[in-house]
Amino acid sequence: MSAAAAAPIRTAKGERTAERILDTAEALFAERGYAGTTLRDVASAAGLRIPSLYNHFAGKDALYAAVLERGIAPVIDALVAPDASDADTVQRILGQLNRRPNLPRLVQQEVLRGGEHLSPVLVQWFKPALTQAEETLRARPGSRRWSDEQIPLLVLALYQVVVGYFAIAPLMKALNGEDLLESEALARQTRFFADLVAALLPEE
Amino acid sequence: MSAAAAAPIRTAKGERTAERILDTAEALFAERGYAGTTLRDVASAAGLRIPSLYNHFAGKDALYAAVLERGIAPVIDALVAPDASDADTVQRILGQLNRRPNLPRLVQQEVLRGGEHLSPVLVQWFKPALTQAEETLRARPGSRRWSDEQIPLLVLALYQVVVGYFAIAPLMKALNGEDLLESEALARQTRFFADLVAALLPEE
DNA sequence: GAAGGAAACTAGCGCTCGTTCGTTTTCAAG
DNA sequence: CTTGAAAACGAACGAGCGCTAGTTTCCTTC
Repeated sequence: MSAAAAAPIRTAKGERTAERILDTAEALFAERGYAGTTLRDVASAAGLRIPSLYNHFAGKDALYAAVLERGIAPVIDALVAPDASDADTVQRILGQLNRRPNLPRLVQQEVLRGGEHLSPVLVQWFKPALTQAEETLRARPGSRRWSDEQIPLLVLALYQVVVGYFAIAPLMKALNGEDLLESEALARQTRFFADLVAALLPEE
Repeated sequence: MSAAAAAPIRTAKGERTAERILDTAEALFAERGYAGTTLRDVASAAGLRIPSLYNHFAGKDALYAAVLERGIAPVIDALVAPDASDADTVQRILGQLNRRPNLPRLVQQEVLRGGEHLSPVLVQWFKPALTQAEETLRARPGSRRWSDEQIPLLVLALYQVVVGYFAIAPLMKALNGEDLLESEALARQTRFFADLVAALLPEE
């Protein structure tokens, strides 16, 4: 997409408000889920009235799909980048999640819903990502520590550690006052994750 | 509570239907969240009409609180059992989650909501549980592998692995057809978790 | 078996949801 | 400055929500 041949240089006003709507909707959907988020809340947080939303999105479903699409697409791009090393890929994904801290919560909301009413974009993304992660892990020399049937469980565990950290951040802030999304805390978690992988899959 | 001095021996009809309502509500709340679950759905799944629910619970909020209370209480009991060894505690908690596979999804729904509208029973439970887990980990000799500031992150990571496995089970079933909650798969995950802890915190 | 209370039901209330119609305002191009 | 389309708006619709009053049915205990 993005066929911007001889396109207008300055982004139009409509595009900017659409982006603002997506930002506020992303935060609200991530915190309250699809059913718990009302279009009145989205409009109010975006500084608009409800009918104005319909100038940019066909309805609640379309808005939700657009939020998911905009958030997930860069992660897919980072995952399928052909020339990247494993460490680069992990670093790039962590960077993306850092830039959009609401995305993991959004994905977790979808995961919890399980089979029913699942967004197609997520289904198409999730399975190949797990498969690729499995292959990457098997290629590491340290994977011999684990049996064949344990590798998928290891992938799942690492996924949970990465995504779960962002998902639980708001709760920890409410409980401890500690902000896990601060740059220092994020750097600490990145270091910890590297140590974790090193402990589970030693290079030698 | 439960002042059952000279109480009726056989459980009354009302108690049995209350239990049935709790079961169906637990499943629906876990899958669709609080806002996404309607009392009409709960009543229909329980084989009742809506007004009958109010003979057992004061309203939607009270029903949700009762579901959470019934599910979390045994886990708390397992956590604060005074004479249990660490391995016993882990085993008992995994057994509880096995018996109530919907509970982790329910807790995750609460976690995702973060600070706002958080159930008090969860807040009171979560913080001491994390603190105790931290102490337990520090007592293990293998914890010297990790720095002081990494221990809380390790606790969080292990929590995510345990709870996340149950939370993602419905999605995996929808994607692969593989049922992670089967007894064989659960035994595999239990073994894997033990290996994981052993790799992260070696005994020697 | 009679009686009384618990439990399930029918009908419907007030309210908020997502959505739409018709109008007014804003903005960028000629 | 004019102009026409894009964008924001006020008002309101039908549907579905949680919840309740009043009535009927069921079960338990003498």
